[in-house]
Amino acid sequence: MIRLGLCCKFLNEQIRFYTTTARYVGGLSPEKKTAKIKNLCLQNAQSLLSAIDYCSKNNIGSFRINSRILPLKTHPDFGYDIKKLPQAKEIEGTFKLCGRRAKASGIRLTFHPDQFVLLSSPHKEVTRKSIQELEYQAEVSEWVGADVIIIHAGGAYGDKNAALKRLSYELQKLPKSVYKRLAIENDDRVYTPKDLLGFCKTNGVPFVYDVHHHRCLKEGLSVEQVTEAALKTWNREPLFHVSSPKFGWERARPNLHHDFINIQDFPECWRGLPITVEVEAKAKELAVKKLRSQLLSFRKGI
DNA sequence: AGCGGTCAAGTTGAT
DNA sequence: ATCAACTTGACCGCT
Repeated sequence: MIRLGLCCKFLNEQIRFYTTTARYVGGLSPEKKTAKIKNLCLQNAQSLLSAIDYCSKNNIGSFRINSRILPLKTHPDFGYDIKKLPQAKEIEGTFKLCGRRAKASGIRLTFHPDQFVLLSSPHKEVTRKSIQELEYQAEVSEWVGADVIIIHAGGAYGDKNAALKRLSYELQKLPKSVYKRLAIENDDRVYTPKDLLGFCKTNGVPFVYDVHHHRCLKEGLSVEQVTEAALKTWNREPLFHVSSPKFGWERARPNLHHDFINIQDFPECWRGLPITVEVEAKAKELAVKKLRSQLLSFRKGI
């Protein structure tokens, strides 16, 4: 059966991840600042453990970890080395416990850095900060055993080929801890599956197929064609994304995500494949549960 | 307890 | 020109 994944947070379940802002910690004394950040890191590590246990008990096969699991980790003014925080051993130890727990219960863990992380930018500073962010997420990945860090190809800057060339160049220079986890996903504005499938193959990076984005930004390839090609880019369990449009396909802004997945939007050709499908839906764990029950009962055309 | 203003970051396209 | 959207609205200070 397909492994369904929950993204970042819970709707009803009382498991929360906490963060803070640069502005706020900027107004604290050094002692209070360190204490605040240490507490958030420790709480988040414990919340991740709860999230893994919840997924394990509720037949949710994977969990995407929020990029702010260690708040402000790479901030230019307030970033920090986890090993230098008070209770560093306890924080790291809790994350490693998450890793053992996830492995024991077969829960796959993933990361999806946010929109500021790009390797195709012509601006050196953007690239430098992106790599720093990727290294941080890879560090946590090492502790918890996350095997995928998904990014988009970024902007086109008026010349897609030149942008992809920069991306390729940066990919080959990445530290191994990042490169071995990195995967690239099609987006809904710039890069289609067609743009990325060959690129991913050539560069030894798996392709994350987001079928919703593909339906928003079409290029002529069918869902079946892309699915087949995407599977071949993976050297481990392939990972895809699904979501449904908030206001329907015929209305404006189909890219906005619905609370739940409409079973009609779940590609028929994905059924029975040994893949992870991350469910990008606002109703979170409720949406994953509903999709699972519909996949078990629903047959198209009935 | 509830509410409103605010929050580090890049790029694009709709308005 | 401004702003919302993107994988995730959450946090803090004021009343």
